[in-house]
Amino acid sequence: MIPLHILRENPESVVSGLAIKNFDAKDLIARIILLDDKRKSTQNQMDDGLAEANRLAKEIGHLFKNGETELANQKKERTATLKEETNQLSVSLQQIENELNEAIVILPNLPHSSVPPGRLPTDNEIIYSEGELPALPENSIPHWELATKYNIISFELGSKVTGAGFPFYIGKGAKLQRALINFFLEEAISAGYTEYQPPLMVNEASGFGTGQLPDKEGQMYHATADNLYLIPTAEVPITNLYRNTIQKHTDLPIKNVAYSSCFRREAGSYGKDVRGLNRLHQFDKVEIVQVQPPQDSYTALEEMKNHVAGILRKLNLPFRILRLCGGDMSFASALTYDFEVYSAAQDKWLEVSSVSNFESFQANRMKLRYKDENGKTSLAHTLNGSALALPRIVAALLENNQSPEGIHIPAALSAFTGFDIIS
RNA sequence: GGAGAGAUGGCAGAGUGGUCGAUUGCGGCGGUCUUGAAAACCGUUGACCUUCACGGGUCCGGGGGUUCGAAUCCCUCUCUCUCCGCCA
Repeated sequence: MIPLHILRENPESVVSGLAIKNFDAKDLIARIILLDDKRKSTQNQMDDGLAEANRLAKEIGHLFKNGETELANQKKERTATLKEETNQLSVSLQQIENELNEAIVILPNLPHSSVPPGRLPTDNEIIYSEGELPALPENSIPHWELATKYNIISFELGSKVTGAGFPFYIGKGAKLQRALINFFLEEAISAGYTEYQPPLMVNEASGFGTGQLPDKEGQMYHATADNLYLIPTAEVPITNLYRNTIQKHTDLPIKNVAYSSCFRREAGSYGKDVRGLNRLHQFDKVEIVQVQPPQDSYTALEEMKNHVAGILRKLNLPFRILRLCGGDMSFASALTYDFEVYSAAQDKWLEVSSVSNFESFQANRMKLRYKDENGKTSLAHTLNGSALALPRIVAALLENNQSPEGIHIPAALSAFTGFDIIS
């Protein structure tokens, strides 16, 4: 949610900012300002009425106490009409506020000044790349075939028991999952993050707080009997920990890490993008989340970017970092870096991490504030990033490290798996 | 799932229809005293909307109702605790 005062003070720059995200905000902002004017004048009227009613109620109390019943009853008549008026005003105020809120909530976040314009993934800016693209042996195969060959992942059994996109991991495949989770968690913990193990379901208010609702309603699994949503990422519970709070400046920065399963309906996905581990309905991810005072949030974003790069380096995976263009960024983000690793057998780059600064967008939705050194209360900034999502890392590890003897496990991981080859 | 009790400011905890946004204690902040600190004493200390300001309004778990007037009475939802049942 973009703070209202920004829309009021500088509507033109909001319009041009959102144009970078290919969002035409002109009419909507005009409407929001109009509604806000209406809100103010209605509230002023109502407040005047309430002020008079409060005064009268006190007077009536005194009159009754002094036995001046007749005069008191006279005054009561006035309160009746006042009540009628203020009730009506409060109903229309409620309506106006709802309309205003519905309008303001559909505005995406403003992009950072460094965000390039564009609509397509090809408009993203490659800002860094590292590592040699592996030269694979002649008869190398994609990960979904390796999975069957070594019996470490079964997509068929997953389809049978649940449905497409819910694989089983078996034997060394399962252990590889556990090892990656532990490796990622330990990396984050030694970088100063506190580990949380979150609930896998959240309520509606939490879905709204991080921006999944109402924007991505159809992308989450919804347990309707209890009105709970399966989390699409640990970002949702971990950021909502701070919904409706005022942090002391001495409590910032907050740096949390959480492992969780993630659930995504992925409605509308199809074709070879969903082959094997490329796109799943349930997958595992280690997520890092930070809450920062505004002046430090971009330094924190760089730090998170370096953290993710460090992990990929230890896994020996060739990767590149993209600065997402306006059209490819998420609704809530101000600046997003995507990490892609090279999958040799598929000959393509796979997105394995997305690191974003949301500035005050999520904080404003969930009323996450902090008190600075001078006691002034203002919105904090929130950030998060995957560090990392497992499936495509597994895909790249399997494909890039295949050999006639089997699949070699990078040294940094074999400490966690207890084996260094899958054969 | 059944029965009962409860939810008040950062925390603890008063307040059961009328100057209550709320007594008090702790904590926080500022000051006096001190070389400094502690103690003691004095002062100060919630959020939100609105206003240039003075001021006005809203908030005692959420929502609704009764009343001229609600933290206080009624309904409802959520959550917490105790007991019973079931259970990893």
